[in-house]
Amino acid sequence: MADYNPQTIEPKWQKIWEESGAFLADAEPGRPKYYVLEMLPYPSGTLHMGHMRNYTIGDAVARYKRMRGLNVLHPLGWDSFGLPAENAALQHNIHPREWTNANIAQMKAVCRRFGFSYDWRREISTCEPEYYHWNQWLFLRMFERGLAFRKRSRVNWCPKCQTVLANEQVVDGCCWRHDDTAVEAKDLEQWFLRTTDYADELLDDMKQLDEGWPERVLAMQRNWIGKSSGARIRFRLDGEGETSIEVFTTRVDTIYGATALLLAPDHPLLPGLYKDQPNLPALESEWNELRRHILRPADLATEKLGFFTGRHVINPFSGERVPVWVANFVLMEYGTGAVMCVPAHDQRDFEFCRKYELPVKVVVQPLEGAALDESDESIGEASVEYGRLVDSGPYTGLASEQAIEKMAADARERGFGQAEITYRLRDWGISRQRYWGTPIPILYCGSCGIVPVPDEQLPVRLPDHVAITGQGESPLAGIPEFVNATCPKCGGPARRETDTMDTFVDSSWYFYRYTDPRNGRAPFEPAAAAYWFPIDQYIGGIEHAILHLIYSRFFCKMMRDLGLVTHSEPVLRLFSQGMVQKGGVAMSKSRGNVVAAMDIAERYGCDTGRVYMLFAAPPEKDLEWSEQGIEGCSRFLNRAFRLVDRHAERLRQDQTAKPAAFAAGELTDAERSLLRKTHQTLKRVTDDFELRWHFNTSVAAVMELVNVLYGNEPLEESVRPPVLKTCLETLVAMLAPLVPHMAEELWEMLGHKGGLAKKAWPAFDRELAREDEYEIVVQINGRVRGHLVVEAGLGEEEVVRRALSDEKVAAFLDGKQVVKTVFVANRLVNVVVR
RNA sequence: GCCCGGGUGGCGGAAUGGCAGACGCCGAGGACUUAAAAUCCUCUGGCCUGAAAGGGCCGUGCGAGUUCGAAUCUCGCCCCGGGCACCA
Repeated sequence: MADYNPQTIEPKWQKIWEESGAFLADAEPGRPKYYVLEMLPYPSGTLHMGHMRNYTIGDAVARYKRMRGLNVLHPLGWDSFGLPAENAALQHNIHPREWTNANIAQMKAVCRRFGFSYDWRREISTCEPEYYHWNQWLFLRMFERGLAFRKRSRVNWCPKCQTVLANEQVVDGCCWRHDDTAVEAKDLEQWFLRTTDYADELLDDMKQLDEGWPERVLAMQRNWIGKSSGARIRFRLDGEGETSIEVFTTRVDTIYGATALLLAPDHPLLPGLYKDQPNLPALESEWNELRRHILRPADLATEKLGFFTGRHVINPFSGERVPVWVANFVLMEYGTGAVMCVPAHDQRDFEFCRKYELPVKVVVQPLEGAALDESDESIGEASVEYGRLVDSGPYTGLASEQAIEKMAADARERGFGQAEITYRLRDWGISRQRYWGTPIPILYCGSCGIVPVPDEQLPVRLPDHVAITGQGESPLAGIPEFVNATCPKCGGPARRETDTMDTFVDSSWYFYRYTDPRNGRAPFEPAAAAYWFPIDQYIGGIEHAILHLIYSRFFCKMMRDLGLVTHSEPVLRLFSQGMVQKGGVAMSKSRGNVVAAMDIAERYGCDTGRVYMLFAAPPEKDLEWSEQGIEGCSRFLNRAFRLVDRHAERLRQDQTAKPAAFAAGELTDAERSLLRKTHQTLKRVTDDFELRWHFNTSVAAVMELVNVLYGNEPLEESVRPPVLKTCLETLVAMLAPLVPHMAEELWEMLGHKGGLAKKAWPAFDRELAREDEYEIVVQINGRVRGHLVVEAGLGEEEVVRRALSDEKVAAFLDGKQVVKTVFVANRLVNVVVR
């Protein structure tokens, strides 16, 4: 008897797949499609168990869908990840391309070793011109429509990366790649994509994702887009001129309680405001102090700071004259960069006014509870609830909701404001001062200004030899052959843009390119994308909830407006697998607690690793890595192997024809019971793949089946070969998506030529799965008091009669009166007594 | 503060209105073996009771409620994890 040896079996089938040219069959016309994709791998050189979990889920589902007869697109691609590549260049003096390619080669080796069913022919590298060409092409289309534009703005700057970061890439005031480095602010000319144009649609279309996306991802996106409706109100500056300051507020109903107007420290009107003030030097130094504070995000959470500008504005509703202050907690990036200060009804304003001794004026009384009295010094916090307006001129007595509506309308009529919707989402800054990325296809001409590179000159290629210093400017700026160009408009000298694109641009649409990866005329043919899109199933970690998954939704809508695609959402279903932890901490290279995929493959075989990934926890939950756990999975696969091996010889030699279907009457009890268990298992596993994705219970079900088949009953005598063969074949087919190598081997042992991966998923037979008899629970007042074995489908009357006459049950009924009985077919009888 | 998860044996987890703890790990005992490993078998939530077979009670974070029946549904609390946050 042979033992299960993954070290010989796994390479054997890996080789066969490679030689047969495809891990997945070619698409057949007219068949339904399934596009499954794992989130872009990160070429850090080590595929650890966190990645493996991601890929294992995707691979199992892709294999299952193929066995169900769908055309499956399951491609493989690689991001350029400019930053690690350039860091490697700095540290080891190796070209980013070499570094990237070396890492890609390593990771591909791991993916092949594990038998992931990728379609290698559709592999793409986003860091190569054949891909970034189309990044540039799409950028130019956006430029033509004003969706790509250049402006000077304050940007987040990571001093370690020496590059600009998008807002989405700032985490807790630090760089997403360096959680120990505070992001600084810098004023730079930058290229932006106008994501805000799509803010409303990005929010609205989430309705389509309700079913297929995890709620937490949608919640994070909703939060990030941050829609709020309110009003924009103009306060005229007291004194000469018509200058006015606009504020945005969601609580215009509290405007009669405004006791000041607050400006962000970097508000553009600010320098003009106090230029005539007598105490100018003092104000300037206050201002500089405040600016210093807001430029260091870590300080933001601490203390309210501000100073009086010496100027006043007129409240357009009340006509009141209120002072203009500068406050550190007012953000220039949100709303208008100025707010009205209503201390009675906003906690931040309240704290500010208490500190600087500005008056507190109550204008909204709560509907329930004690009335507020501003003369009462004991008011400890702002009252932010809606209520009824007081001391608010003609609006006094209105409810907050009505007042908000009416006051916005009145402001519009009287010309000093209007209702407005504001978003937290900002335009996406994509300029990066890096070498290893897509060059932005723009020229600057002394006479023509900003000139796009004509399509026929694309791609603007990255020069091969650059000095990467990691300092300040874009490395491309040091290459005269790259920088110096000719203006396509006037033929004069022009300077080429030397920044490259954020690599998140690459990853925003890479999955479209898979549908047409060698296209030289366009990013992809619309028809090719139309067949495969939208993606049926995207699988990835939660870390992309904001960054990648908002960007790619934006790209989809943008490409729809370009006429490239017809759908509005790229991904129908999103699955976020939980993290793999070790010692309670997420595995990551920086923490050094990585369990490498290759080590597991060598020690236990990759199939064992795959089963463990699926079995140890439901896939959306975090998973604690356990050596004992993987030992258990190894034992299970050994048992399955020995089970098939034990019977294989006899089954191969048996000449009895296998019937197309088993008629109940022709089966012995042992045979029927075996077939029943097999089909019940098949139902559970199929349901898990179709509905729930709880692969831990699929594996448990298969383990149960193996335990039954493996048990000490001498199957050789009680079960005829065709029946046993059917059961074992079904078992092996169910194993195929989970442990593809071992399943192929077992399939061959059962006398087949191989190619289980291309076989059909076994058909479920309800009749065979049916139970003949059930154990009925007998409850008295909801407590279990007895059990009863009855034939399937036996009617209520008879079951109740038997239940009541049961000896043990009868003892409990003694002296009691039966009030009613509850009957659940094939399940229970509950007798209610008094 | 707001939003999203979650709380079940020694552990990972199963059960989504019907026997709580499937399956696996750990642990205990046994078989095989000169021995060990591997393998196989049995037991394994707690407490009480019984010589044993068995029987009883308690038990899914806490407290109420709905129901013949609640881990599951409703309400109120507690705790843990994650996300967002001077967003006006």
